[in-house]
Amino acid sequence: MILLCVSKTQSKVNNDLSQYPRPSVTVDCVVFGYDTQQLSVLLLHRKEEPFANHWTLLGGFLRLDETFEVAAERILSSKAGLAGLYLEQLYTFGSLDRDPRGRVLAVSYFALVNPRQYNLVVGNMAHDLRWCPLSDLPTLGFDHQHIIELARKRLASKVTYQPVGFELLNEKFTITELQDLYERILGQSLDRRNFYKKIMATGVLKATGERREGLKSRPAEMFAFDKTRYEQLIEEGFQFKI
Amino acid sequence: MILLCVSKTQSKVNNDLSQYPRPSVTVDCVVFGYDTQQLSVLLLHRKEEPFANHWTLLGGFLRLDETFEVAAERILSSKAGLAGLYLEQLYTFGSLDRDPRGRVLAVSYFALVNPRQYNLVVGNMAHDLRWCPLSDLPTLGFDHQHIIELARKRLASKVTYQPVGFELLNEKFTITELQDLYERILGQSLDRRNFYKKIMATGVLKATGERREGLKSRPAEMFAFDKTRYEQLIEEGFQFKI
DNA sequence: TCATTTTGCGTATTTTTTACACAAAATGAT
DNA sequence: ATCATTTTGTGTAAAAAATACGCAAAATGA
Repeated sequence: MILLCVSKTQSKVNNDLSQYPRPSVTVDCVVFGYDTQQLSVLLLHRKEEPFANHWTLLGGFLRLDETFEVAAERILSSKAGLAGLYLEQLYTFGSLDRDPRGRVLAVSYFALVNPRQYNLVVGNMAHDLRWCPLSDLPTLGFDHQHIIELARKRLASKVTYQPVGFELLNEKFTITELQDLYERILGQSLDRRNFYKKIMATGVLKATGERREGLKSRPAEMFAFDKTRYEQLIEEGFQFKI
Repeated sequence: MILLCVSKTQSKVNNDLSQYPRPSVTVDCVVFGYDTQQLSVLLLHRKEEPFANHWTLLGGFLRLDETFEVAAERILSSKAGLAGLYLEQLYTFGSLDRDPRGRVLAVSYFALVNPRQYNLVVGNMAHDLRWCPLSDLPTLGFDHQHIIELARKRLASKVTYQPVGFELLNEKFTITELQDLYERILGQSLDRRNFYKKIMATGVLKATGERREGLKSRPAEMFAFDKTRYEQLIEEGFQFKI
């Protein structure tokens, strides 16, 4: 049974909401990072029940005065010191038994970040934060394994029709680095020459004039994502496609 | 402020949820129907505040003992007598001001139905239910216009890579009828001969041997969606594509 | 100097998509 | 019955996109 005091702003409308039972709602984020040729997700080691000593996604309860996006930003910022990430709603999970404490819905988001741009900040001393490679995930709490699998599929389909891969790389990158990323995300190897042609044909890369030095072979030219050009192309009805 | 009595099943876990404020959650359904060459959505005329005298999607508050899908089925069944529809989660809406009564999240679903299979049943005498053509929607309550627009885009992209269009047609249909549906959903005309080739090449249609009679020209052969064959093809790694 | 590695760009082949032609099967008017 | 009309069922050719693969250039290090 639920008893509650309706706030003043809500009580202006005669048809109030207090008669309906309300679930708890969390916002859970699948934060993808790419480094040293590995695709990883950011996980938190829970110390409290339920699922104490399990790894879980970064998440937290939605507050009534914030949108999902604001909640996600608050959670990412407070728990990991991350800000300004690419964020996109993934799916809302609502099975009855996903949280042993009671009915808890999870509005999930996926985020993309270049791990090299951040030193992970542990916001809560009771937590332990880590990048875990997708190829070797630990046992996860709640239904977070399931959420990650869905996010992974979504990312794979997403990168083929929207230039979001750049969010995972440094501002300047070589075509080979970009291709390696796509191969990781898609889980298949791509022909270097065809990839080069395709990505250059989109017109969303601008040459920086710099080259990746210090390697034991021919230095590759470095490019950057030209967001202005991309938006201009989109306006003209162009469709990004890899 | 919220005071509540935690139920016995929840109180088994010491870390309870009562400390967190909880939003109301509705499940709102965009029910698409196709008839006489028009794509429509099922709308309800609201009699109560908020948005009295506005048309809205079929929706209702989520109960704590039901999943989103069960809630959607309950709502569609009780308010419109619909059952067994194709259902898919669309998006979860959570802007702060979408309901004047307070914080209400909407987990939206889209559904597909052949209107000829149902006589609409008005479950609640205070409501008025109607199929409204997408080309001529009335002013809608809440953010339902926005939800419908998103659903429409999703349906358009969906039909190109998943054979869901059949849900909107009779069991037996001609290729021309199927093409008309696709043209409505995609909002563009298609070449009859190329469409025929493509759809037949997928292998998911089986001939029924019957023909559409009574028309003023050559009778067209009628086909049915071969679900068994489709599932078999999917297992073999085949990708439906129009 | 030369073998090795990786880059940058090209061309040929195959596959897919698009454009378009025409006969067959029904109807209704003469 | 004949013929104009409508819509169906199936072609084939051209264009575009995807794929396969060749090779010289630019660095390194032995």
